[in-house]
Amino acid sequence: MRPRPVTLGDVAREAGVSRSTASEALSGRGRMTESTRLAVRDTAVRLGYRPNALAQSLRTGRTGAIALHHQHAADSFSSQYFREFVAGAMDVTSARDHDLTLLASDPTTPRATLPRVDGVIIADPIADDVRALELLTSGIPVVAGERYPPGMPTSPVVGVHHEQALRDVLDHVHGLGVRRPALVGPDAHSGWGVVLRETVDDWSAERGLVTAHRTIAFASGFTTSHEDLVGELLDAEPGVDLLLVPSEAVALGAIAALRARSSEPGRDVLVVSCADAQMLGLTDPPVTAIDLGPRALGAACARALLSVVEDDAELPPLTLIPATLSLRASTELRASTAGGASTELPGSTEPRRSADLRRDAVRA
Amino acid sequence: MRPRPVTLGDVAREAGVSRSTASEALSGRGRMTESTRLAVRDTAVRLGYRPNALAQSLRTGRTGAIALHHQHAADSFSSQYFREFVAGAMDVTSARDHDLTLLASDPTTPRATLPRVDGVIIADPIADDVRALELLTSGIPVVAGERYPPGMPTSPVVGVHHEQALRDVLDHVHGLGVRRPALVGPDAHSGWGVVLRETVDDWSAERGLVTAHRTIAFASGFTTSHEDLVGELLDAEPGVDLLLVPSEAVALGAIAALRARSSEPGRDVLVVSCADAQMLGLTDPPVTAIDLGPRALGAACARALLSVVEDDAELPPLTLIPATLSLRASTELRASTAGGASTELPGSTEPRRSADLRRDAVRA
DNA sequence: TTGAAAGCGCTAACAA
DNA sequence: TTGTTAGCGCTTTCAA
Repeated sequence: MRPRPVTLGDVAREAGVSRSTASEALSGRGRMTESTRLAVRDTAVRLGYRPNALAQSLRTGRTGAIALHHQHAADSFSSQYFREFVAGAMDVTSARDHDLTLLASDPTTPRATLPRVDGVIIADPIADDVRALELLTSGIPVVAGERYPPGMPTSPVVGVHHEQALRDVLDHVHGLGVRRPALVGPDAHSGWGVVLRETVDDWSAERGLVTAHRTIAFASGFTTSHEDLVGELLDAEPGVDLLLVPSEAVALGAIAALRARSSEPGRDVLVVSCADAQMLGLTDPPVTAIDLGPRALGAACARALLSVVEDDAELPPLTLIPATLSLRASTELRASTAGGASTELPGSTEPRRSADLRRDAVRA
Repeated sequence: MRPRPVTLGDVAREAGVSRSTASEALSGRGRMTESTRLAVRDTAVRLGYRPNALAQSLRTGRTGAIALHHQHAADSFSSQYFREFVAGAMDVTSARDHDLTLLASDPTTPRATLPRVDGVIIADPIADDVRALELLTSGIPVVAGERYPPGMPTSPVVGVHHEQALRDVLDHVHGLGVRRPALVGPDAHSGWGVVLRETVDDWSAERGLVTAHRTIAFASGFTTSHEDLVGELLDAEPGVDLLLVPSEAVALGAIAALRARSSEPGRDVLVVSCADAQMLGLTDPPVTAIDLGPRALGAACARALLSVVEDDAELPPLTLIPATLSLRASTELRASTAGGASTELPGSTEPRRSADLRRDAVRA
């Protein structure tokens, strides 16, 4: 049995004023004699009055909180990516004294009620996510972290410039002699998968090359099927000399599949992960990867959303933030054998070399 | 300009019933003809009606959300520990379809208003944290993740069994010949610091040993002052053969300080960190540490809190969950030279050996 | 079976 | 300068 909380009415009665006067006295609005204001403040403190944020929000229409929705939040909060994203969002909400609500996200059950927040970030919108759909049609401001997959209602997007990062790394390995890239990509349920595929195809077409493709369900765990999938690809397309993979799990599968075919990853066939992860610096060989910068992305999303809920800003449909390349041995071993290849990087992303690895680990 | 959201009144009017009937029709309560119920539901869908969770909560007193407060959330969300804690809490809130609100936590500015949630977890309560104090006196249910420092109002606590883990590791290194332990501990602003100190002192007293002490501000970054602090300790207490440190940062300082004195960490002086971190497996030498299991702790806190807000459970003042030991070279190098020492661990914690390191990295 | 009325705690017009 | 009134959107008695 908890005691009934002290309300504004209690304070007003005790101080002998009306509720509106009490409200204004406490909020500092309205002009009134200093004496009444002090008297009200005093009794408020004495009674231990705490404004009910719920009632306040209901009345004012502002909550001082934004929410974060992520389809797989439950299981994939484990993912380094999402945690970093949350950290970035928290960096900016906290600095602007807002709460950040992590929405429960059962992707199958609808939730119907609209959340008690001023706006929502949808991290990594996935097609068929019932709750994301609800949010998008709720009328509250939405910013997406990463682009929408086809066939979904949309909102302003803050995303990573995958095109540029991918082209940078492709140009780099092209210089090392790569002529037959293969993309093991996430499927079209994520906007990321779509961008990856388009970019590789465009890049190949521009050079008269042909890309081999395989699709893999987004966010599967460590299974041998990754090795099998890559293996099947290698057997079907013997000329492949670059494997673009979507995650560390698939990178591991790729390395295993290559070795099983007496092909040395990083020399005979290069391996690049389209998303960096700490462990990619610890594999044998370490795997070159695109660092998506999830923390910066989370921060950018929160900043964008706050600018619309607080300052009524108008957001462009798509804002891109740069990714960075982490060059590692899975593309560098070849540099010595291929001969004549430049290891200078074109483009505007900042490359980081294996020497930075140690620092990576320490920053973790 | 966003369109005015559809309210229950709109639905009622459109369906030609009163608001109360509409409410009951939608919530499934109240007995009424199937036809009116269906009619109301139908118009609700047609108008795109979404219940306002704020109003609902104001009326019912239940929000379906719990909050998480952490003093350093802004900057130290970076800390692996806190992220894991959040992940654990999210695991259980999400499974029980609750939202998890990460509270903005400026430790100096009061916030006054009580948060829009059914209960709050205070992760790692720190003395003098204004907002934590506000929460503790607000009347809403609070569960603390880790014990309170002295002089703070309290609530039920879910914490880690530091005593047991620390005694296990102390017994272990005692078997390796340690006779003069030193604790570089967090100060008494955290309950953790207090427990650590008491446990080491008790353990030493029981064996007629004496512990050297130094205190360090909680959660400082990588600074050379750590090395200086440990160095000063080593110079002042030349017999020390075990350094207990609170974090990876101080562990690094300890290693540097020892080497600067031509003392080999792990052989001449053992090093143990009271909190594990991924990088402790990558240092030279890798450092034995107590894995606090922050994810499990976060989950346990959320479970406890939900049991009180949902089932009105009565919580014991202190619930302890076990920690695990990660034995690494910083205590093992000595095993070969000390002779006769057992590496079997007494006690109930589960030791993990360096062989597990690789897996550690992969799981990250 | 349904409707009318009250009220959760607060803020903001408008009067006095 | 202060009080009265209305109402944010919803749920829940209590009558009809």
